[in-house]
Amino acid sequence: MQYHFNDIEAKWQKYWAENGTFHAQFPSDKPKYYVLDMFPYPSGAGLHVGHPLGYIASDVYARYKRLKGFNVLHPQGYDSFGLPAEQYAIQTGQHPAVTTKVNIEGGVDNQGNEIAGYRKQLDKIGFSFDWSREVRTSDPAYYKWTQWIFTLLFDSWYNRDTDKAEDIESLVSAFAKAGNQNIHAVCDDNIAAFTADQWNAFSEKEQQAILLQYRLTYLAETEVNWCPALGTVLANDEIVNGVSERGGHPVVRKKMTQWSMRISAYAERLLQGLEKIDWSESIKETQRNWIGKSVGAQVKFKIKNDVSSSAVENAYIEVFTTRPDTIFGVSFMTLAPELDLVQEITTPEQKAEVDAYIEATAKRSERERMADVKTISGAFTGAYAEHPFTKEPIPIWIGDYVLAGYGTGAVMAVPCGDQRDYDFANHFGIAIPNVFEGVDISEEAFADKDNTVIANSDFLNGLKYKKAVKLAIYELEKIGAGSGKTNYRLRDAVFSRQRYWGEPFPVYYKDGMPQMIALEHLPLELPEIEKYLPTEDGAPPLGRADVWAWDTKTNNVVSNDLVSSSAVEKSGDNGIYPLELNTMPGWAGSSWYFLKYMDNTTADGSIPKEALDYWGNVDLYIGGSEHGTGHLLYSRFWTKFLFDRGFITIDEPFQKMINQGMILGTSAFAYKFQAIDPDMLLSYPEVEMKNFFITENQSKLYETDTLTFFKIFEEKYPLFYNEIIEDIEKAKGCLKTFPVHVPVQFINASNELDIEGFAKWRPEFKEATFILEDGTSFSPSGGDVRRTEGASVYKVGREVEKMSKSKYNVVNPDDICNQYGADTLRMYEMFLGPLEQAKPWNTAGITGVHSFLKKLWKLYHSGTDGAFHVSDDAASKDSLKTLHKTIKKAEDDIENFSFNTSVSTFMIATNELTAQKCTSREVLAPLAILISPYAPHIAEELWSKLGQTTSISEATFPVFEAKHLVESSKEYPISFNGKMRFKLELPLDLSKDEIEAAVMANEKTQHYLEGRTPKKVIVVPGKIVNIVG
RNA sequence: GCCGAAAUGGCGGAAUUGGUAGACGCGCGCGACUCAAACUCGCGUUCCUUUGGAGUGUGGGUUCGAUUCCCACUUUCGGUACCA
Repeated sequence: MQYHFNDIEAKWQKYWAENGTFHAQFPSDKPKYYVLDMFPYPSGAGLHVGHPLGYIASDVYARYKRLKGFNVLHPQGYDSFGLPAEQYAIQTGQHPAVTTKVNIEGGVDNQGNEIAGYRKQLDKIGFSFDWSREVRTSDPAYYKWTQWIFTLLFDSWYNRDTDKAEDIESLVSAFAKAGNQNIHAVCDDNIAAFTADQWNAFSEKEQQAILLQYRLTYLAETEVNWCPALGTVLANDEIVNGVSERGGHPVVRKKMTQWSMRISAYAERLLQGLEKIDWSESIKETQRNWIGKSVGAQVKFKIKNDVSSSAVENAYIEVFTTRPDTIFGVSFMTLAPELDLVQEITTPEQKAEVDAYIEATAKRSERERMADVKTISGAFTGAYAEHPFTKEPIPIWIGDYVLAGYGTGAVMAVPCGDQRDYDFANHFGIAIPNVFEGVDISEEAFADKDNTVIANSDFLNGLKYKKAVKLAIYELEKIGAGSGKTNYRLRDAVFSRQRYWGEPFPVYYKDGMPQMIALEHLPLELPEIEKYLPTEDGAPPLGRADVWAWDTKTNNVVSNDLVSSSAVEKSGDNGIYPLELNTMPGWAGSSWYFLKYMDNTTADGSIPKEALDYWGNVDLYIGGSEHGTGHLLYSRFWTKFLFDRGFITIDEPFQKMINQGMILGTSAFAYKFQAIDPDMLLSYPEVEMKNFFITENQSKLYETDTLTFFKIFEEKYPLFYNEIIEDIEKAKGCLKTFPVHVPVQFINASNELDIEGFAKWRPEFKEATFILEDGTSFSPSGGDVRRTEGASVYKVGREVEKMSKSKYNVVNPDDICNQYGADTLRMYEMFLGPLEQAKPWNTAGITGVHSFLKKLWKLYHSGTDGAFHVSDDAASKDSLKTLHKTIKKAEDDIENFSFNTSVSTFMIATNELTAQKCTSREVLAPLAILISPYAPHIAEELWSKLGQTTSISEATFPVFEAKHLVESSKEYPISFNGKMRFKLELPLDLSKDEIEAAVMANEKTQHYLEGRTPKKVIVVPGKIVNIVG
């Protein structure tokens, strides 16, 4: 009987779906295990073979855990809001909800493109997902709760005293009782002090304005990339070389009022939490750097009125520094050009220069400013600050290497101790005072803290780094010019997007102040609009909605016309207010989705506490490391917040995480040989030179040995050859090879091109001439010599690139499933290489895994005419050894997520058992279980043929027994000076001395020693013998 | 620029704690089966100037012994705060 994988796979996929085989149980007596994949974004391009890599890995692990007796939750869903759907909507005029649905469920879009749909594609691969718990972020029933979490954040503040988020009501009552002076909150800087009496006397609007400075989500002015021509804000990766990717319009930095999340409140806990989760050290390090804790001092520098002519009085510049020990080395200050303070302090004489510089800076992206260390630029404001100790004037500059969003947006420049300050000072001719003892700073700054001894610094002289820092802070505090401070690089997260396809904010504006819509009136659904673009006056797309106002009396969305023009005044207030026009960012819905999977049984979509408590957090999370500082940080933030507010009992969402590497495409190239400029060929009047394809080798030959290359043309194209050969250099100047991407479907396992197929795909190459490997030529139009049997071939060149449509290297998993089966696809993806590494896909290699599955099938079908045959006879010693060796290795590998090596192990086991002619049930039944997480369909089929009536997923993972692997002797490698020369079989129970004696007595040892006496013999029993000398 | 990761035959990769470099698979070569092809099976396959020598991105170091540990560098990939 043949291995009919298509039938087998369809049969079992149907069985699993119909029987709910993989539905997680609740309640359950079993221990739980929660395996989750990072949320897929359902793009219109569909799945390529790179996408399922992580899903297969997590599926293998989930199935393994089931065999190990766990109640496994392994859900899947879609992060279905996002920019690509919106851009597709803008391009094609379709509602993103429609295209998103098609992308998930399949269908035909209005361009006539047939879309298979994510779900069908995933189903074909045979995942053990519990689809009954599917989640879509763009589903109002889901985003209702995203909106609710937002309102909860709005109604919360962070109390430093209890070190957690609390209900805003506790803050309000504290204010009413005692004002804000004894409140230790994470809040905006520079909040004015007020007493209880003052608070109680404030108007509601004033109170709301103050509370907004404490809330965990708040409105603030933030810098964005504004593209005036497109009337919208752009993401950094929508900007290429300072202009918009679409249309190439200029982009400037602009301030906008945006919703922000006070994630900075959680900086320390996000940092500490890393210690108790099992993630790769590298991604934890990425988050540590992102949070960027640094300990130092906040220092105030008074701005000198008498020196600058500015009108500012009693103004300070506050800086954060990690090196207060070098405070006597300050020779200038640098401010971020976009700070408001710059305008205030700049002297009239410097105004023109400063304004010009600010304008130039607005055109540069933040990333550009950080990355570019070569160009040094800045401008002098004309103003001076006063050194807190020496009272000397310090010139105040602006420079784009200082970013407004980091720290206070100002630095005290110590050129002798910081290279960027040093370069800046050098460039503008500013003094570089040396405050280090015995250090030469004539060439570069000295940043080594460990070897610092301070000099020229008054009371700090002679002190080392640590002591000097301590003393400097002490002295600063004494004169009221600063204090010790811990700073975090982590900035509050901007939460507004000027887009359509995202969650609407449950927010309306009364009297200009934001108000939340209560949970019972949610979800606030996205309004219909006719175009998904910003409005003409630059408002976000929701500004196009006519029905987008909130009636607080009926709690409904109503027409904008009803908003009273005098709504700001109490007298004309009809209770109808405008709604927020921004939407939430992509990370909103994905910051809590792992909780929603825990239950889908309630009518209102809430999650019962029992389910939250039972499932706890995700035990294993698999996804890409590119989410390191986005999704993975924001989810941790929301989890800690929901923990603080008592909704969940875990404060880390993902206990263990594995980051799978990207699967790259192997692009194929044909080399078009043609004139750089067709006109140049006129110098060869009798030659028509078009559409020649040469091979990769010939292309190389052309570069290195042009003469030999042209010999190819000598016989067949004498005219051309004669023309060319007259002046090789001239020919070389006008003829060149151009690599052309060839779709990988036209390439076989030996890199040979299906020329006819290629010419059919690109008809303009029908008449082209392909010079083959042996120099003969072929044209697909048939005008030339047909390729006959034994004729040469055209081999493409190959290069590894990102898998993408435009590179024609995309491989669709559906095609692989049809041709080889899902089990082969699953195994091959695992076999490719270590899960965590990036690796190229090459369909050619898949035959190895496929024939392994055929061999496995045969192992169970050794009867006449390939009939299923398994005996109840006792297994041979060898077969038991093979089995138990495989159990051990398979289990170790799976626990270490080393899936590629376990596939090899199965191959070795199958080869060995085939050679042993093993037919014993005792061996073949456990073997099927071992393989079932990887190749579940074939395993189920074999399992049922073995007479089982339940799914193999209900079986128990075989138990390893060491007794089958006991060895009595070892083939020792005998090395001389570390080089292995020969092997010697010796009993394992020999002592060190006995081994040495046996080795030295061996005649081969004497041969390799060539008469020398060994200086030393290293014997490691059970491992190796090394003879030195 | 900064942060993180990777580099081993023609290719994907293996070597779990410093102990036989190249498991397993692809490709390639030879052979069997076949009228023939495909499939399948068997054998071989790191390189070289082959009684031997070299070899895990480059250059150094530690060690009896280094793909593995240390130092310096090169290249490629990911992230860099509005792609997801």
